Amino acid sequence: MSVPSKYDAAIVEQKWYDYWMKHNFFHSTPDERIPYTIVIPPPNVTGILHMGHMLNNTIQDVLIRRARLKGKNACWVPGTDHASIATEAKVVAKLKEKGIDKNDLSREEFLAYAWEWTHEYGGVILNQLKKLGCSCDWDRTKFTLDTDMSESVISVFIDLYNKGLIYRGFRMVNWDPQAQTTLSDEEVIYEERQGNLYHVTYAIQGSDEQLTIATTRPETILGDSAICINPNDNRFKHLKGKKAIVPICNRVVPIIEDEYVDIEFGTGCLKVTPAHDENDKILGDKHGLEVIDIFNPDATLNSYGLHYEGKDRFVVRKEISKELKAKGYLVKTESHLHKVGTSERTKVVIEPRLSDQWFLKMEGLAKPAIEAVLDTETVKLFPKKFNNTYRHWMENIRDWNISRQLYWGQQIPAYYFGDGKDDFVVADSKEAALEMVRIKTQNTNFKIENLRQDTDVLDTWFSSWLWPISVFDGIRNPNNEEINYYYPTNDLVTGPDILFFWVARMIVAGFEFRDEKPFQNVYLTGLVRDKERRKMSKSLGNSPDALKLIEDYGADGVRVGLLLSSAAGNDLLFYEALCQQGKAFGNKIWNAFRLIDGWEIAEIDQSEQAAIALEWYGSKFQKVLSEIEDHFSKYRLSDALMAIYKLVWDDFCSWLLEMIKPDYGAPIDQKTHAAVVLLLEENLKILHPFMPFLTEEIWQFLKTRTPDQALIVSSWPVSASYDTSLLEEFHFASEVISGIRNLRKQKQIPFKTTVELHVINKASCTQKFDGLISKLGNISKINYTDSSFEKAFSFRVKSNEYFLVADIAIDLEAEVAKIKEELNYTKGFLKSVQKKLSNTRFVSNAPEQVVASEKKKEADALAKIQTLESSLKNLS
RNA sequence: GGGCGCGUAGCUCAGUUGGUUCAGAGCACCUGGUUUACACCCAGGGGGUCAGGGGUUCGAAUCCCUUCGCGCCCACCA
Repeated sequence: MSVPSKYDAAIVEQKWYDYWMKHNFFHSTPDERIPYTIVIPPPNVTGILHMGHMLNNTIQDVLIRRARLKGKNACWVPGTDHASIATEAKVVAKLKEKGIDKNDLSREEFLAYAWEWTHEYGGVILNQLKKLGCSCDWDRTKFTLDTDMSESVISVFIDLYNKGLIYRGFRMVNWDPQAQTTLSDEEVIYEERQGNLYHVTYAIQGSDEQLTIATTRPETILGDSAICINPNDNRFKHLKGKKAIVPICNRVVPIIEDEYVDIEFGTGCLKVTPAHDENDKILGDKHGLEVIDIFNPDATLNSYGLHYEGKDRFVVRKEISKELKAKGYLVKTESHLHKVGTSERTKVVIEPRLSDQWFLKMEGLAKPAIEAVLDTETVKLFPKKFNNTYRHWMENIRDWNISRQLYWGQQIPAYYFGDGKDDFVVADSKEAALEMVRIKTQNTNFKIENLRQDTDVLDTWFSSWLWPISVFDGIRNPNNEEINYYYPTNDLVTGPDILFFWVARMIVAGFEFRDEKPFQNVYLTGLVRDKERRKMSKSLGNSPDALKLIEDYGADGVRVGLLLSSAAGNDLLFYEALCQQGKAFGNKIWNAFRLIDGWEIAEIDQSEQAAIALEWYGSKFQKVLSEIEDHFSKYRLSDALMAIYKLVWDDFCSWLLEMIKPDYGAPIDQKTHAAVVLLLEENLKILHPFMPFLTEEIWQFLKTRTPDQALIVSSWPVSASYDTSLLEEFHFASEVISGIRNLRKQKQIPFKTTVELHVINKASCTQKFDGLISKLGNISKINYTDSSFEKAFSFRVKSNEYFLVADIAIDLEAEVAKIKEELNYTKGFLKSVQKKLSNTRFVSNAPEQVVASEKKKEADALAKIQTLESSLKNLS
């Protein structure tokens, strides 16, 4: 097959993905090898690929492909999340378009629509991941609402209930009036909003006196059941024991005293509305106040709202403030900046609401999870700075509200048999519940049709916290081969925004249900932002089309673009030029391959130069390989990629290939060719995790291989020691070559003009690289000499002096000026070094090696000055 | 209000325990170069008071204090 001159990513990528799939290279089953496991953070089943997914999954694919090359049994489990509130909201919206109201549907009817939707859009995102090159074990694809997954969730609920950790409580919870469900504390986002502080006057019963309270929510005065003052506040001493009259509804409420009230804030008087504020609820409980709920579930006012009944809370806020003002109750309105809780999903303002919900006690469960991260480091977070955030949350953890007033999710397995507070049982089926009820009530005739299952479903995170266990069926079947083999998993890659939602809870679940961490390392990616640091969002329209990017730059190009500048935990400022850089890198490698592939091979002897060049690159490769290993061990993927980028581009292409390149039209010797192909293959291996498609394409071109010799399942290069002095010698030689090129440019000596080079070898360098210097500098001859040349351009490397002899007029003055400048600089440098060395405190306090290095600097400078001065003498 | 983190070249960032791989990388920029793998390229180059100030030290981008600016997380001040 001939090698095309242009690399066509679209064709190549499809070809190799199909090939890998066909040969089952992504599939894993337990065997004698060491497992390496990643479970994907399951994207929302109806979601589409965005930049965050691209980054996240590229990182996972890099890790999994590298592990595979390292001989591990690599298993990446993919799947999707049912995302109860998000998906349900989408389905409700879609039904609305069709003119169907969710409230008109039965649970079963609604779920039928939801499943239809899921089947239509579900998994789209997984196919998009394939385009990215993700080497997931697709046979293992899981969905959090799969029967087995749901069974695990239910069994965990029952277990925790039986342990006394799950309870039902009437509490103040976060209510989302749009989705009409409760939310956990973590799902509430506090946003700073400009609001008003309304000063409202209440009359005192049986007197002409008044008092003024300050509130941000005047609409809730209709639910007031007390006024509270601070007992230490002398201004209000006379009000003790009296009663106040709530404006508009004219309710008579007690004036209570509590030190909770901040004397400094507002007017020092607080209205107490136990139904609509968590603190007021606490005050209410303490002082035995009435709870008056004035809202409907959609946050319109109910009959307590009097003439505002049926109107939305924000409409009422405006209208009631007008009415209060008209009637003289509103004495002042001042602007007030405060934090407002909003729903993470629907963005609407959260309403604190009292209702019956299910809670999970977290404090005890959190203990082993705290230890594992902070004490024993059984689980490591990357970057480590997230340990603090984790600690703070875990040590102040609150009970988790796990019930949601939705249909889309696992229905809570609690069955009610009466109207009493405790008239329910928790069981995994209605039949089992019936048995329990009959025993509990000692009524053997209790009828199954009189059992009512709780209508709530569980929080989505209550299923995803089991993900690393349940994908291997480790809850239902705790001793199965797979869970024992793959669990605990190795790395988890996700965003810090779900550190609490998901990561922390998985660690909790791991220890509770497996007595073992769920994963070893957590790589927390940054957020993908645009160049102006704004979050990528649909509404801003700044989020590029992920698939379009892949089309334009190839998956490899996009992967490299994303990874080039995304250190763990750092936000990634994305712009398309990054992908262009990735694509250009691919182009570079492709052409390097074409060069090598295009050489005519002949049975001739290997040149000494080629042998040295190859030897050097062998050492260079090993040096960089060890750096790469180090970067990977610290999850510094960007640094690892950059190291490879420079190795391939600079060292392999710009140096090695130029050094071994035969003259135009001439053939290359077999030995060099074989060696360079081998080196190219080593490059491809370390590059494969980042650019899987391009590397596989070149790999397969290089040799005719059987499928089991595919690059994806080849082996990572073996680390070996390397010759550091050889690398140093090369470095010196490269500076000589740069010196020659620099002079050529400055003096406009065309590269094609051959020149002679004369060297005063004061630094006594080896002449090992002279042949390569000649080749890359187009030097006809290198002469070693003791004396300077007048009719030549010169430059110096360390204390060596080089003269370029060409048939071109020399500007003597310019040469002298250049040397004088260099001399000046070096003398200044020497002075500073000698000053340091003459400081007795430096010499006596600094470590030996530091002093020694300063002395070497001094010697080098002296040698260089000598060189410069003798040149100057010769020229003048 | 509490906690954490950051400020190094035009941009994005490296810089381990203070000292030769300490002022670096990639991109961008400037100059020159195209029959000979690649202009998605080659070669060369300029550019930073390491946010400001003070301190410790023989020596500070690195440690301490302080000012300014930015980001994130948590928290019930109506």
